[in-house]
Amino acid sequence: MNISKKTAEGHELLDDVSNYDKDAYEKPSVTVDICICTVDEGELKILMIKRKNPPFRGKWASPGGFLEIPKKESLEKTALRELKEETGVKGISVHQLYTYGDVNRDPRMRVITVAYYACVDSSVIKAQNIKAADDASEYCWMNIKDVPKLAFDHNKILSDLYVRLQGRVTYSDLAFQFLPEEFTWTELQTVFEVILDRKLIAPNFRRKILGLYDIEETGKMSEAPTKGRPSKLLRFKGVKDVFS
Amino acid sequence: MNISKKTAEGHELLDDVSNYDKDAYEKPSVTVDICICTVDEGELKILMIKRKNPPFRGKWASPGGFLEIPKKESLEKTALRELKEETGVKGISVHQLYTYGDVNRDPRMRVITVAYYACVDSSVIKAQNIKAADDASEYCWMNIKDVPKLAFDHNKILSDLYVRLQGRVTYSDLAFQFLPEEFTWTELQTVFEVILDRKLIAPNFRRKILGLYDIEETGKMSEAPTKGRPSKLLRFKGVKDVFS
DNA sequence: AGAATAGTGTCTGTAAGACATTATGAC
DNA sequence: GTCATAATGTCTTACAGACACTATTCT
Repeated sequence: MNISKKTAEGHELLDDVSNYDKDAYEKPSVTVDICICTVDEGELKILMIKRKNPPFRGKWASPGGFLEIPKKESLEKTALRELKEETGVKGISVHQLYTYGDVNRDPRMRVITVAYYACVDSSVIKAQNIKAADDASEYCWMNIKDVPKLAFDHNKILSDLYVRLQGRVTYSDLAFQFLPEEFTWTELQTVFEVILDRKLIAPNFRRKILGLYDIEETGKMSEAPTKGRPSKLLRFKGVKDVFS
Repeated sequence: MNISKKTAEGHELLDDVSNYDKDAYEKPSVTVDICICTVDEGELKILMIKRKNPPFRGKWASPGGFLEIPKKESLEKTALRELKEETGVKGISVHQLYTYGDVNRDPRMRVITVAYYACVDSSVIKAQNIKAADDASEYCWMNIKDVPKLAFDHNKILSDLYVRLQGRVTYSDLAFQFLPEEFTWTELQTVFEVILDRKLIAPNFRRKILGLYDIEETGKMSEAPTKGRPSKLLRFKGVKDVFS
């Protein structure tokens, strides 16, 4: 492979990489972990799996797997594939959280982990059949505020995730990724309350949301509530251009 | 290496990783790139080096290098070492920006890059002797708003960096990392103006800063200005607890 | 005095917080 | 009717923006 080029002045760049020693440096293993979160029953929940292989056999961990070079997948594609394998959900966006590379974070060998997160609508999850992956014996949706001691540095990852969600929820469309196409004001407010971890006052919340986002009333009403006045169904149209 | 443990109930976890096949998965190369930024002459500038080896020989790029497994360095330690090698500056904090792992971002082989950034005080840089690293023939401080076509995906990295700096400057101590221990109101305002890319009104700026940070007057005055009234020297004491 | 930069005071409009009130369904 | 939740109105206070003004140095 010789990709030598000429510059505008005609100098040859001689960008020959054909005889580059690809093994000049020892390489680390690279994994992609994905934190799958949802808002359900007034809690921010994370999908955890119980490891059935060493290391940390029997401990809870976030789903993840090795980057498979022969598949020629980008990091994001790998995260999307893992999300689909775990939850059956596809077509949802994933976001990169942080990359963890401490020397002894895996007892086997040097492993760099690129952590991603995905926000999913809990009603979609319930319609799917969560299948524990090959290396997992069980799965569990855990309240992010109440997770046990996890495998690897996954407690740190979840802690970083919580901070990131709190920071992003007020200046991105993050909250809407937890909701179905059509939702109510109360559902939207619950997402914000759960992520920000505090109660909000409804009229102020609506005023602020209407200033930040384009929200449309569908004209439909929520169906068969057990009690109280039925609510209007809304649709998210986009983020208002107030960040420029 | 057998790190088998017993649980509280006495079950053996058999966490034996001694016969794990460390080469079960093909590994990518991992590099750490560092964007070294400073505010100088009213501009946000980035330290770029000219590559003297393929690929992209002769192109400008951010400093970086392969993660060296035998050195047992964390990603952050690697970034700090590269910062010191390039600028002679040590003891300054580095921040992780993002991890780039597209399949063909390096023509040689699959390379994952963890990008970091460091904000340095331009007066310290000027006192040091910038030495171009082994694989660089030249270096240059470039205005981030005016960089040429760079090697690899480094234009994307700098673009992401600019967004990150703009987002972080108003809710972290980021701005002070560009300044010496003692600084003036005008210097601080210039840092904000350059990062936010717009003019600010001095009295409003000071009011806001005093609400966000603990700022102390040193009692000293700036020395030998060429013209105008001398200014008070300030010191940064910390971020006020208004984010809770 | 005049130029240049540092630093302060104050007015105004907008947005946030708190809370009172009304509306609409089920029983 | 009562209960429960949805939805709206309004008052007060805090803050952001704009700008006028004063202060201190050098020439």
